[in-house]
Amino acid sequence: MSTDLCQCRIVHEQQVEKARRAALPPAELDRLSQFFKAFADPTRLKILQALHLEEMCVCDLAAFLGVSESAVSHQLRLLRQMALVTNRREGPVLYYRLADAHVSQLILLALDHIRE
Amino acid sequence: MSTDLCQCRIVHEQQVEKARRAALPPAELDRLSQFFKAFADPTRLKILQALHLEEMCVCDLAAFLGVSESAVSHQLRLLRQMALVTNRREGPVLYYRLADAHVSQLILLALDHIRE
DNA sequence: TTAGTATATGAGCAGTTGTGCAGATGATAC
DNA sequence: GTATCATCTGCACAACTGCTCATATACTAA
Repeated sequence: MSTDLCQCRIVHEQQVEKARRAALPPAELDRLSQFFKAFADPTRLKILQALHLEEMCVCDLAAFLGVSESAVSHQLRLLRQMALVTNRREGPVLYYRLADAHVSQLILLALDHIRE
Repeated sequence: MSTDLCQCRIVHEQQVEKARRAALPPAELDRLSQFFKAFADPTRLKILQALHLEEMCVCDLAAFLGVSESAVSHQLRLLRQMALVTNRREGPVLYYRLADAHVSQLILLALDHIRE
């Protein structure tokens, strides 16, 4: 039988306190996890990697990814809300591009890790 | 009426081809998104940030996070499988710590971004 | 205006994820 | 051996995600 609540007598109070003091504010933590979530899906990752090369329209991205334009549009909205991409209108066509250099940096750093 | 399939005549073939050539292999793409997924949850992010300071046992982490030890253990398994944390046994207690420096780097880079 | 094209959006649904519970495992002390 | 403590694991379930479909919006041309 176990309640799964912490009944340990060996909780290291100082370490827990230290962690508490260094912890990021909850709002920032949520934004941070939301930010990483943007990279945590193969489709979005492909979009970001493709846009690293040059701007592309929704249609191009759909063809590249092999999914519906609707699906791409949904993902682009999410990336827009996270300020990871911006767009530029040329007539009826919207061209998307990366919003800043952090994106590529982050992907490269992560690649370093998984390639060991 | 729309089928949601790409019927555009304005697909830029060269750009799509260019993106295709530069695309990461599917296996690597999956590993990469899995890797980012590890950071895409507030609980795991808090764990990683806490372990950045110093090693902690499951009990400590549960107290710090305010969740059950079971939940922490589940998340630690995931982080272990992603090679983001390792542990060290001291009697019945397991002390967890970050596996390498990439983790902190990545979090700092992401913080740079969301703080603009 | 109307028709046609490119993109956006809302609803609904299958698949995934994070958590708690109950029980199992591993280590230590007796 | 038994008892106890720290941690792990399988299961169930609510919450979330990413997709498709249908529809709406925005722009262009006639």
